[in-house]
Amino acid sequence: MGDGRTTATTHEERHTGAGRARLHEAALRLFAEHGVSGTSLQMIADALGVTKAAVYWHYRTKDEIVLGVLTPVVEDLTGVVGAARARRGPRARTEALITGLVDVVVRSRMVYVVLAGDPFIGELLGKDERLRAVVEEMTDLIAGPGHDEAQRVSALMFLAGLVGPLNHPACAAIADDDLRRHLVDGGRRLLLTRAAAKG
Amino acid sequence: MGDGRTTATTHEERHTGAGRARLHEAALRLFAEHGVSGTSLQMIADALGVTKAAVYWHYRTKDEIVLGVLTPVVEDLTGVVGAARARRGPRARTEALITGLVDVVVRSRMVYVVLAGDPFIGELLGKDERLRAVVEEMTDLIAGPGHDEAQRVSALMFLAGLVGPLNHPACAAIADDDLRRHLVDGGRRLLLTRAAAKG
DNA sequence: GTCTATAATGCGATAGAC
DNA sequence: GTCTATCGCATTATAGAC
Repeated sequence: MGDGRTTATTHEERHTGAGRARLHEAALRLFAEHGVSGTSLQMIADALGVTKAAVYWHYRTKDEIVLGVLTPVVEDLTGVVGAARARRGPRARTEALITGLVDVVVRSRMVYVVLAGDPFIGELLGKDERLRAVVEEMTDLIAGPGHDEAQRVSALMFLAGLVGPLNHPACAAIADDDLRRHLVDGGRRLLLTRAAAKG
Repeated sequence: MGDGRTTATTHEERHTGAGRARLHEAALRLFAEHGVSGTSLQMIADALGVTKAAVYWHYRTKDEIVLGVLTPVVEDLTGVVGAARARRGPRARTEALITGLVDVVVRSRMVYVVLAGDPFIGELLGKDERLRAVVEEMTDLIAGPGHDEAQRVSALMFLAGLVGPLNHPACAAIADDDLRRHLVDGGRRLLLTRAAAKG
C-alpha cells in the first residue's frame, strides 16, 4: 500500500474490485434483454464506456462473466434448497421452497430471468458443477420422483413462470413486497392446491 | 410440368416446397435448445446435411426463418385470441384463452418455447406487426387494464410458465392429452381462483 | 435445389504500451 | 485499469456454376 497504484490488484484479487459490480450490473441488464448469446462483449464494453480489452481484465472468458453474474444468486438458491430440504414432509418442503425462491428472485429480479430463462444456461450446466447441482436439486425438490405427473407439470410451470412478471415492463413498478406476495400466492395455488374438477 | 425440373419453384412459390417443412423442423429444434441467437445458419445447414447457401435459397434472412417457423402458431394464436374476445365477461374470456392457448402450445410444443421464451423475439416484435399484435392482445386479454395487480402477475406467470413443462425433458414423454389437462388445471388455479389467506 | 467460393463484418480473445 | 492493435475464426449474406 502507499505506492502509486490506485487499485492494487493481483491476478487473484480481481473479483473484489468495485469495477466488477458495474460490470455485473451492465452485463445483467443486457443478458436479460437480449439473452446471453445475443449480448456481445462489445455491447457490455459500450454500456460501461470502455473497450473490450478492459472487460477482459476482469474476466478471462464470456462464460466467466455469466457465472460471475449468476454466482451470488446461485449461492442464495443453494441456501434456500438446503433450508427447504431440512423441512419434513413434501408439502412443508414445497412451501419453504416457494417462499425462499420468491424471496431470492425478487431481490435479484433480472438474474433469475437469465438463470431460468436463457438457453445459454443449458450449455453452462455441463461446465459448472455448482450451477448444475442447484438447478437439479431445486427441480427435484418439487418435481422429482415422489411427485405425480400433475405435480411435476405444476412445478415446472412455477419455476418457469417466475420469469414472466420479473422481466415484464408492466411489473417493473410493483413494489418488492407486493410482487413477493403475488408470486407466493401464485406458487401456492399452483403447487399446494388440488386440481379443480373439470367443468 | 413434365420438364426436367423435379421441383418447379419460382421466387414466390418457395414457401410451398417440401424442403421448407424439413427446414422448419430442424431450425425449430435448434432454436428451442440453443436459442435463436445461439443458433447459426451453419448449425441449421448441418442438421439438414446441406450448406448454408442451400438454406438461403428458402429464406433471405435469419429473421425470415424465425418468422417462418413461428407464423403457423402466430396464426393459431390469433384465432384463439379472437375466439376469447368473443366471450362476454372477463372470466369467460380468461377460461377461453387458457384452454385455447394450451391447445395451441401442446400441439406445437417447441414453437411456443421460442415464441414466449426466447429473448430474440423481443427484437422481432418491433419488426413484425402481426407478431407484435398477437402477443400484445393475448397479454391484454388476461393481464391488461381492468385486471388488478395480483391478476396481472398471475397472468404473466401463466404465459411464461407454459414454457417450463414444454421444453423440459421430464415432460417429453407425457401424452398430449395429459399434458393439456395438467396445463389447463394449472392455468385455472393460477387465474380463476382467489388467493388463499396467508398462513 | 444444391453446390463452391467469397465478400464483409463481427466475434471472442491476446499482446503489449501507458 | 484502460488503451490500441491485432490474430484467428465464425458469422450473415451474395454470386455464379451445375
